[in-house]
Amino acid sequence: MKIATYNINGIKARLPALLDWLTETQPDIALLQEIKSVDEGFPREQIEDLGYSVETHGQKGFNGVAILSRLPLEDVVRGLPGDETDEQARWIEATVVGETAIRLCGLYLPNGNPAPGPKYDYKLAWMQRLKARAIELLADEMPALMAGDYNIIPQPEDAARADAWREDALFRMESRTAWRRILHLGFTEAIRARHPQPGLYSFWDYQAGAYDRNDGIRIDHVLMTPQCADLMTACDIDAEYRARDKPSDHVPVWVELVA
DNA sequence: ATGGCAGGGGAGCCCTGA
Repeated sequence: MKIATYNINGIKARLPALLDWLTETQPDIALLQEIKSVDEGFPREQIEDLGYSVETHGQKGFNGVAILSRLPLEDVVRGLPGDETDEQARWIEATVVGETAIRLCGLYLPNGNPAPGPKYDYKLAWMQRLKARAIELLADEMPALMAGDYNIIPQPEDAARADAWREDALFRMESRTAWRRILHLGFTEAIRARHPQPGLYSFWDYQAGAYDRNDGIRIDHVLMTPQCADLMTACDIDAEYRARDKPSDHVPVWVELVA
């Protein structure tokens, strides 16, 4: 089973690129972020025509996440628990039923800039709620993964110019500490585990020729519980999609599981 | 972080993102 995460930066602008990627790489599951659409506005028909069911958790203008699946989904839950007042659409989960049932969590973690400030406080608070949900997933002892745009550069080797990001919300020490507190509960980060070399990126800014200069950062991650990590046979980053026509500023990251 | 950005909303330009 191939499971991918992809921040598409707007479904309306990205539909042709998304359809090309689905057709060419054939993921069984795609966890999408930044759909920037309400549920009713999501162009589900053309995606369904490729054999996917579509579950969205959208909002107007910004944010929004979705799950595309070629296998049956059950128990879809929208929204990260822990704050009834949080109206931002950044979390969706479901169980995919193949040979093995796997709990899938798609997330769009807040950017947090400028830091410090209220947006940064929201990011750190959101990560606290993510940690609470992560503890539950581990306790359930069923294979589970949390994949998406974490807006976290875990280590200096995950940025072409780490020094330039030192005070940024994506790389500040408090952000990385919060990341490690989740990771070290017992998760395996797929790319780090299998491709530990520096210089692998999942995002390049649209500005200043960042992609041409390979001035990237790695901020899209797949975290797996032990029961899920045991199923992984491969993972990679579809970096070449950043060079396509009208690309997202992110590229897909995927894992292959025996499931 | 920037060399010259992109998307959405909505109708002139501001907000947001990374």
